[in-house]
Amino acid sequence: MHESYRQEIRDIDLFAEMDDKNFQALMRASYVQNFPPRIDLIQENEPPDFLHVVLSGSVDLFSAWNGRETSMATVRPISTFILAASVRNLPYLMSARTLEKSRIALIPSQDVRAIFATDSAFAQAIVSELAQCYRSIVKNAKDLKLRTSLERLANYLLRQQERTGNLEFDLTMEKRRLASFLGMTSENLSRAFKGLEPYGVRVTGNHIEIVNLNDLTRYAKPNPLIDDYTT
Amino acid sequence: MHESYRQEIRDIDLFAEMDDKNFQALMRASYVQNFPPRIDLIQENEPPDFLHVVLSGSVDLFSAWNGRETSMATVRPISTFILAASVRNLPYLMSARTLEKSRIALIPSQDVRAIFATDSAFAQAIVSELAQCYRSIVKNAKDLKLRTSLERLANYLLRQQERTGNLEFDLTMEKRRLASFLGMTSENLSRAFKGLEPYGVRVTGNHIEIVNLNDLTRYAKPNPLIDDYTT
DNA sequence: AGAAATTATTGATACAGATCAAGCATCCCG
DNA sequence: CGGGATGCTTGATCTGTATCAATAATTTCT
Repeated sequence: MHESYRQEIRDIDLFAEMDDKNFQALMRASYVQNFPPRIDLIQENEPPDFLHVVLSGSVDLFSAWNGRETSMATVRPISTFILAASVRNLPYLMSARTLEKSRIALIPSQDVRAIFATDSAFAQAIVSELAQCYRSIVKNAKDLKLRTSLERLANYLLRQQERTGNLEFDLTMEKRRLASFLGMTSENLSRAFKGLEPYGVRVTGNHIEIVNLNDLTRYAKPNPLIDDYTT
Repeated sequence: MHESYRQEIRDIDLFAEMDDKNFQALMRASYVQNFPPRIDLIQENEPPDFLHVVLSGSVDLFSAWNGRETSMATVRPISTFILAASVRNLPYLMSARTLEKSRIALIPSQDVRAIFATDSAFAQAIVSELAQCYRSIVKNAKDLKLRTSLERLANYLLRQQERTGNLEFDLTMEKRRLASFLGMTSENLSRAFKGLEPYGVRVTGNHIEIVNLNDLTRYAKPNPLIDDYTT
């Protein structure tokens, strides 16, 4: 693997504290790959050959049953996915595909298991990362089960507002992908944007203007136990 | 803590391999308590004082927002809950209450964090347990998002059939609790039982008879990536 | 620039499930 | 035993969202 990639991975919390020999061993059979949007990365029920680390872009975790399909979570940099399957050596529960152009590191699961058994700093970092993944999926499930699609969109816009620090901003993805991300159809997203007009949201193409932040916040009722991705 | 309890906890995978000194230290401030049904154990947003271990009975993990409430998962013996919050020392994302009479061990989170940092066997066991919890919640989310309530009930009955090894069995909980467990209202559960009659399910009070296992299985389409709690 | 493909919007309809309301069954206890 | 509480069933209605269909807007390609 290229040295600059190696350093980039070394700086991730998950790998930052481990012994250097072990890190080099872990990197030996690892590699980084670029993927275009909408490329399937893994299929549910496959054995966990590689631990995946999203370095840039974003990845959709989804699942299918009986001809139906549903999006389960979105992974953004810098974060891993299928860590749970990797450490337990059990088949993936979800499939994964890129949402946008993405750079992803692939680390052999076998090496992860071998090294985490002997490197306690690495084991501790895995505990943190797994706990973080667990909490993310719980928050996502709460967002989906407790809120209507209109409320989910309102909270999404508030998060974007906070992220950019601006009352006007552009959507970072196509509306159809945003719809999927928010767990609704694109038809419904269209109607939802209309539905937020009374709360001071103005939409022109993919440009958003929040005319009345107070109104929107009062409607959205953001909550750190759902919307704060950092804790 | 009583010696027999202590041995019972020691036999759990999570604590089986750790150093004995560390185990005794962990037990020093721990205790086991019996709770009647429907008792609140923890409230979301509280700091994670104790790691909880369900020794018998069952516990409902639920969450509320803006006056709405939803059940997120059910914890059955022998398994932990709020391990993720405990190890990261972050507030609970979910509330918990007993569904039935339950025996629960309470272990100070602070001690868990202190000991897992030095005991690598314990750290590894925590990784396994966290990965298991993660996979459980993913399966639960798939069950809820991909299936209708009728299909969820059908698969539940098949699991009970398998568990008892008998085509006739009694429901192990009240129908209203079963409804909550399956993520529906009790009115809907009533209708769902009616809806499964054409697939060979006969209901008398809380006694279930599966007249045609093939028909029911063909309808339910059970899938290990959703219904197998052990992997 | 023009044609073709993709994405976005809008309206009409369908469906799963929640909620509300009323009646029925079952259990518990004095 | 009788009466009250609790749980269960059934029907009617309402809501949120998906689906289907048609058109409009935008992007991509040649």
